[in-house]
Amino acid sequence: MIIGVCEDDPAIRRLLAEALRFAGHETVMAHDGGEALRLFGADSGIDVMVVDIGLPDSDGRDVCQALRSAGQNAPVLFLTALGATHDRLAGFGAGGDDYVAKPFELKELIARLEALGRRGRPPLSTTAGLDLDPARHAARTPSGEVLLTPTEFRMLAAITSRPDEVVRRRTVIAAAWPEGAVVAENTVDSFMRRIRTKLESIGSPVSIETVRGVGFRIR
Amino acid sequence: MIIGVCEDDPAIRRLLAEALRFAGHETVMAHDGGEALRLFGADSGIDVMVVDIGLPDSDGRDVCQALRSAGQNAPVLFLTALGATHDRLAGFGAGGDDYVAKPFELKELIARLEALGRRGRPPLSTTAGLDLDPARHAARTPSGEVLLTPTEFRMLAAITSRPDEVVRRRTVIAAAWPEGAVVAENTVDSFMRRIRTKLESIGSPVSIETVRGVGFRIR
DNA sequence: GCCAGACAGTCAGGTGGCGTTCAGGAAGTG
DNA sequence: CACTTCCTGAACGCCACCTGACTGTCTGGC
Repeated sequence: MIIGVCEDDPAIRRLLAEALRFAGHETVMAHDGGEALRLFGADSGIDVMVVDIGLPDSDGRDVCQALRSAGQNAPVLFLTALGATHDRLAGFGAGGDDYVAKPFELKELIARLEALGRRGRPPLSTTAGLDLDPARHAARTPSGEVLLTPTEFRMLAAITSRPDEVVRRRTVIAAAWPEGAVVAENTVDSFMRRIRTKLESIGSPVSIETVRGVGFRIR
Repeated sequence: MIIGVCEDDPAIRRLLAEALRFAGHETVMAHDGGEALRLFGADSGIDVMVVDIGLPDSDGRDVCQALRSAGQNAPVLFLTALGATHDRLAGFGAGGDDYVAKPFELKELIARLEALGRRGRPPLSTTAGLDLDPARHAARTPSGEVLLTPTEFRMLAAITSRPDEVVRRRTVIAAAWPEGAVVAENTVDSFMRRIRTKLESIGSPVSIETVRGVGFRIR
């Protein structure tokens, strides 16, 4: 299992790295929210994430939401020093799947992570008859399957994560490119065309609709 | 099941020998690290190993790593007088699979050993028409057989363990090199080429596909 | 001690895939 | 009709990867 850990405290980071490796898992480490967004993308292959709520550059719950809108929907376990109920609930509200307070029992944390991971890697979106398979970098429909390049995959993931909703160009760019990247407006169109072509090539029943002046929507 | 035991204390050695034989297993005994290296090699047929961390001539964790790099990848259970968490973790980091503190409950130890043995090492798959033979470090297909070096074998095993899935470069590195090893990015490519060449040389029907920017996939 | 062979790892050069851009046309909007 | 936005096809260039050869280390045999 590949586990993404976002935690600023070096001691805890190292502890988790060793313990998880020991338990037979691979880890990807991030020490702040920005790095997490870069490393934990939809095509990162990550099965479960551990995110500290109190990060130096942002709130872990915001990080989680940003990842969600980038199409990443692996389960998230929040780490926090706070034990109050409303904080716990806020964590769940932000798309979290579990919650552990610091200081935590290592064994318990790992057990919970494995439980979350065992639920299986959810196909990113079976919505609208379109499956995204991060393990294979592929998009699948009842009628066939195509392989996508990393960027294509991230873009498509960002759109399919919100079926029937209009996803703004800006959002697509934020999901598919690292923060601060400068891309010509047109680049999105080019990729969109390639994705559409690939989907057509397998006779996909779903298509990407463009909402002029706003963005795109899956249908 | 054949169980290798490396332990300097004669009393514990005798205790384990009797108990394991009683439980229906065969044992191979070593008094120190040097002997363990000679007796527990990759071709020793040993299924599981019990290694004391506090050996007269060396640290059990070093012994374990030495055995690993000699191609021995049977599961290891560490025995130690230390109970502190960081020692436990260090044992895991050295390639251990389980850990029992002395004095131990005989029943529990045997149960854990049997669990390790049963789990086996990743049942190196017959997937996709490609057989991996850990004992001989060989890859076999309907059309022939080639011998692989230890590193080649570990890499190929990492890829074949997930047929049709993209295995990331860093996953391959994690599988083929000890933790913290620094290898040039290029090294993976070199080995990959050697593996592909060997597979071709026997006219293998399966081949390793590369997914640019992500990793490799068996096909 | 010396040599031969096997294996791990590195380096430099070439290639192609993928990300990116551009220009021209089509479609939507006022 | 003027203007904007998006589609379409083609082309470019970088970088990840491939490829072949080389170096260094270790082991076993004479």
